Amino acid sequence: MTGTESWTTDQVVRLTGVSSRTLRHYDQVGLLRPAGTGPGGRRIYRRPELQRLQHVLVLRELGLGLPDIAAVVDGVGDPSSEVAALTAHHARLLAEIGRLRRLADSVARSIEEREGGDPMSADEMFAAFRNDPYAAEARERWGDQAVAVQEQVATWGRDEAVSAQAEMSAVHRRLAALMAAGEPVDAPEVGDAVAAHHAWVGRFWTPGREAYTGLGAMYVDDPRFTATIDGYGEGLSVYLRDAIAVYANANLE
Amino acid sequence: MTGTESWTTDQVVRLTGVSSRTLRHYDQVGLLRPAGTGPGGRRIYRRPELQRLQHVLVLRELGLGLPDIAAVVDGVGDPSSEVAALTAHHARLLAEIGRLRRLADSVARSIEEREGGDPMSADEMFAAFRNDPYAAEARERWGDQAVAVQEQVATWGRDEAVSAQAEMSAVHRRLAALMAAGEPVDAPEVGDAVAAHHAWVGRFWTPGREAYTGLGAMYVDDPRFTATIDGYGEGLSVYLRDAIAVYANANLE
DNA sequence: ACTTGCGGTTGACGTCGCGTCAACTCCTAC
DNA sequence: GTAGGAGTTGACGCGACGTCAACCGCAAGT
Repeated sequence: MTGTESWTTDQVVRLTGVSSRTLRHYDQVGLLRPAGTGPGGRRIYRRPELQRLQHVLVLRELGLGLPDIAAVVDGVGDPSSEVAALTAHHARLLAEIGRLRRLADSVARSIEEREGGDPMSADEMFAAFRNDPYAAEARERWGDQAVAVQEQVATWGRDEAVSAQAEMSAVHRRLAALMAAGEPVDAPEVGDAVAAHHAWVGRFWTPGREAYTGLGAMYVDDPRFTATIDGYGEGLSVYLRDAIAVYANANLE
Repeated sequence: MTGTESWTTDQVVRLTGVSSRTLRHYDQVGLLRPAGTGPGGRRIYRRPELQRLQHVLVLRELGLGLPDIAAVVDGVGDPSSEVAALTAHHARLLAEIGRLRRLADSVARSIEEREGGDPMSADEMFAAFRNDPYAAEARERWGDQAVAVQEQVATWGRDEAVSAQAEMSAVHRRLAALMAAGEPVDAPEVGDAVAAHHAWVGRFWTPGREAYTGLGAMYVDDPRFTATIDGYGEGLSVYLRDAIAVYANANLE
């Protein structure tokens, strides 16, 4: 054991993974001052600074802004203020999610308008979910979730159905374009598109790796899904299934 | 009719609602050049500029960035590029929504941890949804939606239940704090908190004005909900119901 | 004619969290 | 002695404007 433990910038960088620029920035804005400086003006950090940094990083991970983080970290000994800050932050996040959902909805409808015509009515679109000769099979193969999704979709009003349909249409068209362009299913752009698909599915439920892969399989195995999806491009259902498999393996747990 | 129609900056401001600063900014970045300038360097806009501005504003409404808008608006006569831009934008929105959802989830769990203890287990929390002696009544009063929600909740895995529970807990605690602080249900801060509640409910379904108001009523009428919600503060269910009513009237259709 | 006031004009800064040069210093290894 | 590697302090850039600041033109009131 050396008498006084201390770390220089590069050591902190290796320990924590933050960039040296970030450390300097935190010093500059007063969020994390080093314990002192060594030869050549090198920053020296000790235990309390590392602990403070750890706290900062946790809060940063949660998406708080630096001023908020500073307020929390400086108000040590007052755990209630931390909860209050996180709660307020959480509320902001939910509000932002709501805003983006409405925005995505508008954009999708807008795309539908510009595409003109009647690319597929809401009725057609969700026929695959509604009157379901496959309900029993679905329950067997994908569990109660699929059935619950069907039930939920069945209760939608016009507006929600149109909105969901418009969004799905946009996602499928994007995928169809990528397929037509010859992109392999493991191309990063395809990954992005599948991420959008996964987010869209999030309207119903949030599948994990296995469930999502299963959903992809269903697209190929259930002719109602196959028909709907291939309406956007011949073979899209198979392409999508494979892309989903790749995505799920890489990004879900 | 005057021979040449033209509008000055302040007239355009009144017509369109954009700020004069924004018009100058659009001029500066080349997104919307005025047709010419009058005495004192005043900007003069004519019909084509107003049409272009309208197009710009539509796209801005949809959340596109100015460079993207410029690309679309300049590529007149090529409607496919517009659809492509919107589709890409839509995908970005969905990705962002997914990111924020995961973030909100983390934040909520984090709050739960800090709150310590076991403020209410996931089991307790959703007991109100599961084994339901009230199912028949619910179906009668709030239609098939409530039942579909129950079915969906019943299928959740541990992770999703914990996540949803943590988020709900955060929302309720925020509301309880506002109630304890004596905020009236029509205070703007309470409106924000209810917006967060509405966004949270969006995990299950997106209620309109009537449905949301009905949900609020259920919080008071159904003792299982009342008990759960009042666990965060005596009388919170009534407070929340009233706050929801105010919010729904003001913000939903 | 002079003042007041409104509304336009052109800069220029601030926002948020750093990434990314640029120019320089310091220490170490060869 | 010199090259190399890593640190240091600026300073700019990002996105879409909001917000002064300083100045000018024009019309109405005194």
